[in-house]
Order: sequence, then C-alpha cells, then structure tokens
Amino acid sequence: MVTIGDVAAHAGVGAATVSRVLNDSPKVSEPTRQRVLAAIEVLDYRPSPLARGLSLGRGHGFGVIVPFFTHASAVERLRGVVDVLADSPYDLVLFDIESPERRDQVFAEMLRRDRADGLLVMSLPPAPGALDRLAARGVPVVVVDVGGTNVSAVTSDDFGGGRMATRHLVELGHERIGFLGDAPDNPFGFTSSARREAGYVEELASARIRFDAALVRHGPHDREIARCLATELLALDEPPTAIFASSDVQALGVMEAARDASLAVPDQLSVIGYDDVELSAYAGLTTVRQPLFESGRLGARMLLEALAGRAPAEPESHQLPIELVLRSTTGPPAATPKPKPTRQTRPTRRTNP
Amino acid sequence: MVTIGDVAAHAGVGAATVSRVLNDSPKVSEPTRQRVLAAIEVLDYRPSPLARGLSLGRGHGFGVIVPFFTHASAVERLRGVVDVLADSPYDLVLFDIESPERRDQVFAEMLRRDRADGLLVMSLPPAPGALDRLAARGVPVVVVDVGGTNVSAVTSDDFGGGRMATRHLVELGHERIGFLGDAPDNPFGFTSSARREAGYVEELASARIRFDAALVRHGPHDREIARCLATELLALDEPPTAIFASSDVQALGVMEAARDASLAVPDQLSVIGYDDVELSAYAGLTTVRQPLFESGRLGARMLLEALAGRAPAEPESHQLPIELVLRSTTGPPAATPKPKPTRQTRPTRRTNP
DNA sequence: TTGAAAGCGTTACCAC
DNA sequence: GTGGTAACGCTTTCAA
Repeated sequence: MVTIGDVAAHAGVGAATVSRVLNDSPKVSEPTRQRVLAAIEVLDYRPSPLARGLSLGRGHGFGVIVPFFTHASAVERLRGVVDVLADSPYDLVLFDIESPERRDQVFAEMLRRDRADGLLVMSLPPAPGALDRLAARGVPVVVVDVGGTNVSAVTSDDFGGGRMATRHLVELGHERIGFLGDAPDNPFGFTSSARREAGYVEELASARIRFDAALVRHGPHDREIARCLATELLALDEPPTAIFASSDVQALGVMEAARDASLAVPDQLSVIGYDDVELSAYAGLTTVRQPLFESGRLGARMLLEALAGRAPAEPESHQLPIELVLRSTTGPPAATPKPKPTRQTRPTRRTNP
Repeated sequence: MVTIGDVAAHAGVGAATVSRVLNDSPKVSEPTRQRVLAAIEVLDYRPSPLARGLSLGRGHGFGVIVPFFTHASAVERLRGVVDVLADSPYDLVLFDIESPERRDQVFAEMLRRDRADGLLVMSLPPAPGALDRLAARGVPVVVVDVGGTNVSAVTSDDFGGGRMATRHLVELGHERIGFLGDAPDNPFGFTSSARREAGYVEELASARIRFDAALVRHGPHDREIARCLATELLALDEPPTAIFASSDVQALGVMEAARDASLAVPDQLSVIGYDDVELSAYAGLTTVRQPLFESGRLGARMLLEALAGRAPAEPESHQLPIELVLRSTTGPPAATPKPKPTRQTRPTRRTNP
C-alpha cells in the first residue's frame, strides 16, 4: 500500500507538503504542486480515510437510523437524504430497524462506538436517554418524524393532517367515519399515527359527530393486518361509510377489504390514506400528502450543518406543510339505506344510523 | 474524550491489557479483566473505530452500490443485505446511483479512497476496468444481478425467466405476444432486461411463432413510460393479445394502459411481469418470481466471507432459481375477433391476425 | 499474565 | 513555501 510518505519521497518533498496539496492549501508553490500531483498519479496513491479521520478527529459516516426501510414512506425519506449527501463528503451509513430489540441494540452500539459522525433518526423515537448520551459525546443528532424530543427536528403536522382527512370526509357528508392506524402503545413507540388519530377525534368533535370507539382499530403497520381490521369494521352492525387510514399502505389494505366485501369504492365506502407514496397515485387513492422526500432532504441538510460545526444554539424544529390530495377513493356516502346485500357475511348497511 | 489510556490508568493496568480485554483475548486474568471492565463502565469508554481501523489496517464499512434504490426490487435486495449485516461487525454504507454520471463518480471515488472495505455491486455493470483496479487494491467485490464479469456473482436465470414467461403465454394460446423492457443500450448498461428479451425471442422461435419487431418496445425503467409504450402497442393495427413486461413496475404501467384503453385484463389482454415485488401480490399480477431478498442475502454472505479472508480461489457464481407465479392477469386470448370498440382511438382488435 | 513501545497513515503546529 | 515532528487512539510484538 502506497502512503503519503511514498508520494513525498517520489516527489522529493516532505509529507506535510503532500498533505497540503491533498487538502488544497493555498501555501504551495505551483511547481511543487504539480510535482506532487504527478507523483500521486504515478503511484496511484489514495489517502487512507481512516488515518485522515483519526488525525482530524472525525470520520466521514453519516448515520441514518430508519425503521422498516422497506416501507415506501421510509424509502422516500431516504431518497431525500441520499440526494443531499451526494454532494457532501459524507457516506450514508444505514441502520435499518425491524424490531424493538434491534432498535435497542443499534442505539447501544451507537453509544459504545461512534459508528457515525452524526445521526439522523427517522420515525423512531430513540430509547430514553439515548439522545442525551449522544449529545454528551458531541454527536450531532437530528430527528425526522419524531415528536416531543429536545433535538433539532423535522416534523409535519400530523394532528392537522388527521383533522384535514377527517374534515374532508365530514364535508362529503359522512357521519360514520372509521379510523385505522398504529396502536398508541406499539413496541416501537411510533407516535405519528396517534397524532393523526387525535386530529381525527378533534375534528369529529368540532363537527359534532359522536365519537364511536367501535369505529377505531389499531394494529401493526401492515397491509394484510389493515385488511383484517377493515374487514372487522365493515362487518359491524353499523359499519362506517368512510375509513381514514393512518397511512397509504393501510389504506390499501382497507381497499382490499372493501374488494373482498364487494363494496364499491367510493360509492359504498370512502377511503382516505396518509403519506401519498408513489403507489397511491397508481391506486387512485385520496390521501393526505406529507413531503417525505423533502423531510429527508431537510433533515440531512440540518445534520450536515451541525456536522460542519454550524449547529444552531438552540435545537430548531421545522414543520413541513401537508396537503390534501383528492383522487378517486372518496365521495359522498350512499344517499339512501341500501338493502341487505346478497353476501351473508355483510349485515345491513345503513348510511345514517 | 476518554481513551484507552484513561481506562488503563483508572484500572491501574497498561493500555495493552485494556486492548486485550476489549478484544477478549484469553490471556487476561479474571480479576484484571473485571477491573478493566469496571473502569470501562465507570468512564463510559468506547473505543474509536477509526483508531482501531487504522491499527488493524481495515475498517468496518460494507459498501453497497445500487441503482435506483427506490425501486421495489432494489429495496428487496437491500433488505437481504441488511438482514445478513445485522449480525456482522460491518456497517452498511449505501451508494445510490441515479444517473450514469453519478455511477462514474462513485466508482472513481471508490478507487481514489477506500470508502468501504468491500463492495457489493447490485444490478449495475461497473465502469470498465473498475473491477480490476479494485481487485488490485485488494478490495473484495461481489456483484449481484450483473452478468459477464469475472468476479464472484449472484445471478438468476434471466434468459430462462424470459422463456418461462413467454412459454406461459404461448401455452395459454397467445400468438401475438408483446415485449416491453429496458433498451439494450441503456446508459446504465443494465443487461437483465435484454437477457429476458432474448429468452422471449428464443421461446417464440421454439414455439414457431413469428417474431414481430413491432411488438417490442424499449424504454427507461419507469411505470409512466411503460404505460406510454404499452399504449403504442395496443394502438397497433394488430395489437398483441398479451404483453410480457420485463419488470413488475413496467407491467403495472401496461395494466394502466389497458385500463386507459378500456381493455379487460386478462380477458382482452394478458399481462405478465417479472420480479414479484410485494406490490404485485396486491395488484394480482402474474409474474416470474426471482429471489430478490435471497440474492441480497447470498451476495452479502459471499462478500462477508471474502472480507474475512476466506475468499474462494476462483470467483464463484451462484444462480438463483426462478419461478412462475400465477395470479389473475393472464388468461387465454379472446376466442373470437371482437367488433370495433366505441372508443375512437382503439383500432379494430383482432385475436388472430 | 502484564507493560512498554513501536507502529498504522494522516494532519497541523512550529521552525526555517 | 517547505520540512520535521508530535499528536490522533488503537493493536501488537517483545520483554519481563
């Protein structure tokens, strides 16, 4: 392996000068510079990032912790991160979390050895105290889609989004509106679904629609599970005429349940999702759009700033706008009570109980 | 920052002993060991991976180069990699490639400084010579879904998969079978689509069906573009009764085109895809399944072996099995020629020209 | 079983 | 402008 010393020897200069050329310091004469460059070329020399890092006291790893990076929303966010990082000297070091155990393991390792210079934590509330300990180490942290912490954060208005989705349904004339989302006490501690649900509850209240706990279903973030849950909802004596799913994947599950129950969407059942992942356009899903890609970009930029030593004195929090995307899965409820369908599993469906 | 020296001082031992404890060397007496462990605990010490790497002559980065990691197939593969890496001391360093320029930039940087200890290259034929130069550097490389190179590789039988898809259509009775895939001369040098296309051509030949170049369309790997291309195909004087799309995303585009043209799938048009990404089950798409997740796992395991110095003498190549997944988008062609539809853009559709 | 000391490849400070 | 040289924090001989 060829080192800076070899280059120095070959060019007939000192190692320090080679280093200066490498870091294009202004204090190198042009002839020397050329000589060094030539030597680098001839020897096919490349500096060791490890040695460089050790000397500089910092590495080049940009850590991103993300749960279920297979989910379309996580991928979208990551893409924003990638986009920003492409022009930086940092490498994206990805930590995917698929179980609470793994979450704790990663955070523990993160503390034990600094595997990254900075940390972007997405959608996953860190283990208690982890942030403080990281801060004590001087590791900059930015969180995205995580609420209630004391670090720089990028969020979007989940509560408002929940209201927005619900209001849309209310304005269409729905009165029995179901909600389907993550359990508030899920093992990962995800909170965005709960905030959307709070918005749903609030909007119902302000529309003077009685909240019916029977219309609310919780389960892990998964299409299949959402399908089951929605099937339960649709089998109710007084089934909802509209369902607000806390994410697009779950909304897709609801659509499947509707399909299974031979319910036309949106004529017999309105469905609204959340996120606006790419697939939703394909499925024609009405949804609340949150800027996933942009959240990744912004979070990454903020962390990059902190990494460059330009961290804000106080942690700063940015809230990204949300927006209703109207497509073809929501509409007014059926005007009149319909006769009992032929299928036996479906009870009489009434629009206004 | 607390160093190994601090721990040594605190425990009243030498730095070497602390190092031994850290790397659980057997030659440390239990009492000493406990004392060191206690000191580590008290001081909340964590070793610097940088220094460790420098001393050891190797880092802890597991580089993965993947084009368009937003694509479901890439994500699936990555998930396999993540799965394997979770139990290893390596961190996943992700390089996403979304343009040919970026491809060259990444490979160039990869050569200039070793950003990772080993490299897993997925779906993307490396720049010419890049592999050799990497090998010269002693950087182990494994490629996945890339053909025709001289490194350890994980592939699947694209040619056979192309035949398989086509044969399925032929056996259903189709004679006008369209193909839609990546251009053979695409700027990234992707080759799997071309191999599937070759399988399609071959199978057509062995079924004694005349190959019609008009039924073949190429374009970048994108659903929208596939939709346009499929629309062209369907607007032909003698449109295909079935379309084999080289990937599921493209097949979805074909389905959209069919929907736009008010063509029932599979009654008026059969569609078969390739990959079997998660979404395909939702869409009910008949497809050729290739083990994406498993390809990631295997590739990662092979690279891990190489990283551990257990590289095979000769580069070894593994071919993963493919399998036909029958769902609801393929069926026999319409038995009789149909009358001209009411829509004006659609020409007379004939089943058997 | 333990410790002292010599690297590992850079960078940066300090003379010249 | 340039060249020594001391860090940077760890691992690993080599002695004891």
